[in-house]
Amino acid sequence: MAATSLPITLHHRLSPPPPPPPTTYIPPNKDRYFSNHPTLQLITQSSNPNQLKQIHAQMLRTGLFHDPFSASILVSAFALAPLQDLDYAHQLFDQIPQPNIYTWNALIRAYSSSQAPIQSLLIFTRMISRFDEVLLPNKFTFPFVIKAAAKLLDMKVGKVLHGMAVKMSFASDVFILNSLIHLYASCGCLDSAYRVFLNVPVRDVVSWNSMITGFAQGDRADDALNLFLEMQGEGLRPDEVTMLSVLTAKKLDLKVGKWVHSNIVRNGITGSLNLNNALVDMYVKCGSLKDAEKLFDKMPEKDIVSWTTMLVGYAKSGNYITARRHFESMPRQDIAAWNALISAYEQTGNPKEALAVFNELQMSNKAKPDSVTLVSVLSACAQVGAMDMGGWVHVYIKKHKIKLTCHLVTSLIDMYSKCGDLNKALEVFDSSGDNKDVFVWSAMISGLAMHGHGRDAIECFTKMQEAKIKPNGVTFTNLLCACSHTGLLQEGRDLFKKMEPVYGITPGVKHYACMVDMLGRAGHLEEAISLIKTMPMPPLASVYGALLGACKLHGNVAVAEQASARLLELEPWNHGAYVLLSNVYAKSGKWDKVANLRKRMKDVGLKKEPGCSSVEVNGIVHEFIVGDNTHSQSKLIYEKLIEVFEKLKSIGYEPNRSQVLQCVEEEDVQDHALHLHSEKLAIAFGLISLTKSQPIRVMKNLRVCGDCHNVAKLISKAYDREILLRDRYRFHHFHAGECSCKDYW
DNA sequence: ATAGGGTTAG
Repeated sequence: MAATSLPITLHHRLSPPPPPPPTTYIPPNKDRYFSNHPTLQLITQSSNPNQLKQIHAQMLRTGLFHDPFSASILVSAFALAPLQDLDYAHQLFDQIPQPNIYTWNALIRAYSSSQAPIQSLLIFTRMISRFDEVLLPNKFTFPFVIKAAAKLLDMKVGKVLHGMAVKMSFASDVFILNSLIHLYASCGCLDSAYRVFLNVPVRDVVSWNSMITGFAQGDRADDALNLFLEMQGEGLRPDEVTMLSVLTAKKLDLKVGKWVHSNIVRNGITGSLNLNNALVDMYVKCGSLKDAEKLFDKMPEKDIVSWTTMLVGYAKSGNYITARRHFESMPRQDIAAWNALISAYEQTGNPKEALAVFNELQMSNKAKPDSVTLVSVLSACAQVGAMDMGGWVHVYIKKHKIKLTCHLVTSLIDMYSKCGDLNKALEVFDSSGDNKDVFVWSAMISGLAMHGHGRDAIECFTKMQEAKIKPNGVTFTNLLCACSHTGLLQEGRDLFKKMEPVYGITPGVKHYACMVDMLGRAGHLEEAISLIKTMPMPPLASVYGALLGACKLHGNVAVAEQASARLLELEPWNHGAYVLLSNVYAKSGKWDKVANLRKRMKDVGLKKEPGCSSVEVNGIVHEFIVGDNTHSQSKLIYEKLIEVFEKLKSIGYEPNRSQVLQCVEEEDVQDHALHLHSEKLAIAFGLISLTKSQPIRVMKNLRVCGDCHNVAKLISKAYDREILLRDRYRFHHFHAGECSCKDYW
């Protein structure tokens, strides 16, 4: 025994002599007899596994361990102490010849709240299926095993346990019933949970809380609130857990949130750190920074969560300066704080800032990136098209052995797809094992779709079903998108028809927009229009945008005028509508209408979103806007462009005039406008700074114009280059004078 | 001698 340990020997010397082993002497009331034993008291005071192990040794020496009661105390100490050692507890348990129900319960309980709740059920099964001695579970056993089933989301086991409990006439035990409410609610069976709830003879506050939590987290915020009111109507006082449950309900608007807050004050449950944090979070999510700040400022106690919640509030609402100041004044900046900044930038369309903060984190070395950080960074890379950086993150994940969660796999697939390397995306997908969730599959389908591999996308969907993964609404958006890009009209129609009856997914506006796009693109404008008429919900701008895009493709002026009118009713600021309509006019030679439209745009003070293209060279993303001359190699770029056009003209290139107005930002330089489109600048820069073996990967924020599309095709042939161009809509892969979209875009 | 509900940030 180590000298530094607790003076157990000393303590023991002061205690009465050990009782004889129970084999020779069994006291009439053994539990009472041993319960005051000093060694047992020492167990309850001990919080250190090493101390407990010494006590174990001691008990073996003195024979105390042979007493079932004493052994049980020791097992539960190992099983339940804050510094628990479940393996040790289990081993101890196996050495007890006749464990009693208390001992069984202790182990079952410990495992039910552990990382391996399945053990809890296994031990339970062992207990009830022994041949030598029948030991029945008691009313304490059930809450433990039901909790284990709830953690495992195992309804089947849960139902069996429910049946057993009823058979053993525990059907009115409020503890067991409350556990069952929790079980059914966590398995998503809110109706079953509610049925149990209604059958509780005397509901206590935990019954109400369990049911309210079930509704709140099961997307039934209204039911949760109603139950909360009903509870108070029945004279039960809500406690802190009640309020936390109510606050976790999604879709709380500010009015209801404030009402909940006032309720907390009225019931005198204020002041707890947890509750205050939840309230700050609620105010942030409801978009009321003012209320969040007010509460944050007067909170008597704040922890890192309070600070981070507030930081998220500032960052997500675009108050970057305040966010930064708040960040600097935080007591410590852990990785969650960095994540709050990075993800806020990434999610509000500022991917470059997100990457800058990530770089700062790397340089400062103040916190270690975790999977949340990397997911945000990968998403920022995807937005910018920064594949070198994205690949670096991929290597980082491998090098630091960061667990490849489905979330990370999804982000990697998305990043490689959006940066133009579909093969890498497929590689990640194929090597990601059998635990692909619906997001991983959907990301892969989306990647195949944006690169124009419609058939492969549908095949991927077939495999997804073979893998028994249930598709969601996003899966179908991606699938329909794939059909649309590839012109798989019949396949798209079939999928759309099957959504509701076969897959139980109600088509949303996005799905209708995809269908309108698909039909319109294929020239079925009438069918697209009648589909819009049958939509059960009001069409959003995207639907008319799709129709307008189809009109541009097929030069239908009449429908285009209607579609753009409707589109501008919904979004008067939508410059895309003006651009597309002017393209339609230009295509049919109505130049007066084009001029008119331009004047109208000027009158409403609408400035077109500037076209912007970027190209990555050796890990640095170079951005170009139309007519850009700010680049350090601007002179070389323009010289290259002149050379390119000479060469292309010699092989028969003629500028496509109808595209002049695709980008209205070149108003002042109309004549040269086509030559100065940002994607052409980016391609020219790629030509002079990348080797022939490197594909030129250009990312554009808007749709590519017809002339640039044509030019890219010609360059790919004349210069024997691979050019990848991502526009707002899809990828174009230019090679040997052809484009992967087969001019269907 | 043992039980049930909430852990809020990314």
